[in-house]
Amino acid sequence: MPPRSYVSPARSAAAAETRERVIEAASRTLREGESIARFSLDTVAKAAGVTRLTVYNQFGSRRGLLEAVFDEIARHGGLHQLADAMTMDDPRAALDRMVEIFCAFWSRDSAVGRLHDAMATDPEFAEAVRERNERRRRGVTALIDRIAARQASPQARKDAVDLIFALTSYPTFASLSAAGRSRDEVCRVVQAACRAALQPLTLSNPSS
Amino acid sequence: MPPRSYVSPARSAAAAETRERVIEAASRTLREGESIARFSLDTVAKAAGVTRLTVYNQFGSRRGLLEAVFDEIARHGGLHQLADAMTMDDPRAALDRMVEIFCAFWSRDSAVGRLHDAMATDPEFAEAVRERNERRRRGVTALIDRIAARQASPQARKDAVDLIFALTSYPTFASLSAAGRSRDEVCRVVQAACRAALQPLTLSNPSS
DNA sequence: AATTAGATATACATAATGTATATTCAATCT
DNA sequence: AGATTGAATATACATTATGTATATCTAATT
Repeated sequence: MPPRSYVSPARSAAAAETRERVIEAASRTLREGESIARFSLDTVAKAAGVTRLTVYNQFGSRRGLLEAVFDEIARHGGLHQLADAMTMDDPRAALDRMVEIFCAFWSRDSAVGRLHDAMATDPEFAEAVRERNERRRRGVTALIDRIAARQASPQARKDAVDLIFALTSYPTFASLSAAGRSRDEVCRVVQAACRAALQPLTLSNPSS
Repeated sequence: MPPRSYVSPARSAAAAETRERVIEAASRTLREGESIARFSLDTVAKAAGVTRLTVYNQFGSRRGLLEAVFDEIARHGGLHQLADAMTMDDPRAALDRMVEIFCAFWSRDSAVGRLHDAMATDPEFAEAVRERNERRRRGVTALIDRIAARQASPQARKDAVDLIFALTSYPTFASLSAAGRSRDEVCRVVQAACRAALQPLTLSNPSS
């Protein structure tokens, strides 16, 4: 008696739809709520018009839901434009563009701020977000390798990568935003700082 | 029948001692615990050898305890050296020193990282920490005012202040540390970035 | 000896995550 | 058409936290 199983177009379509609805409700709740502390699966479920148990069915846990929201935001956040940026002829222009893309990403949906808050209370979720950020680090590394003069030391390259990685992170964006800057103003400041971080890579006199 | 009240040296001394013991236990718990999520007043109370209710008596709430821990760490974190730094003749050297002092502060006690995590879940605690950070911003502002050339625009000054404020923040320190750097290596990178942030203030040609 | 401050004991209210079990209902297969 | 299956629901329960309330205990002061 092997249980006969089947795939149901209508069923899985409906399931995908509720899934979308829950993700939408979750990101809205994150956006409108004043703190991640108030973000409960109860709230989300009610906002989506489903039961809390349905959320567990779809995402397994609070963490699963948060990851799904993060991925959804990333999908619609314009990060796909990075591919084009990376192929630009001038790697410095590419870096400028990269900063622009990430500033747009961090500012597009305020839910990303709340998701970064969630990293504080859930180490595994934090790890998942960090892994997703590693793509940014790899992008920066690739650009630095193109920008750096041949005689630039590995240490100087790593310094530049780590610094630019920090400068393009969400916390830096949030700090500059909190100082009362528009997205474009933040972008301008970060771009300038990143350009400055390149200086040690091009000067033929590496301090010694 | 006004209740006669009195101050009791032995009483308040004993109270102060338990208070210290609880703060010590709390910071130890923060230091050793792997996440702020696991930080409960139950744990702290047991570690301090008191009841959870005693913690409420002394600090009023979880937030009150966290603030007390933060202030205790700040008291022994070497921030008093900032006064000397600010009076240095060379404001650039003072800035270097300031970075040094804050790198030492952020790295001295790993509990500060957990306290920053706590900001994510408690908006009022976050506000309290932000207020304490404003002293750093004022220090940076004072130095920038001394460093900036007379013709430097207010905008350029604000850019430098906000950027250096972000560069000397805990999140930046944590990001650079996570990249596998020692405290001194982080300090060196941040100092270089801060010096670079001063460039636009001294060049007599402000881009136009 | 009465009183008082600080700590304790016990109990309770509330909210959140997560698990377990049985059930409803519409879509799919034979 | 009737049996079966997947998704969602209903209900219940265990666990862990914060925070409040009330009464009691004990040692320091008056």
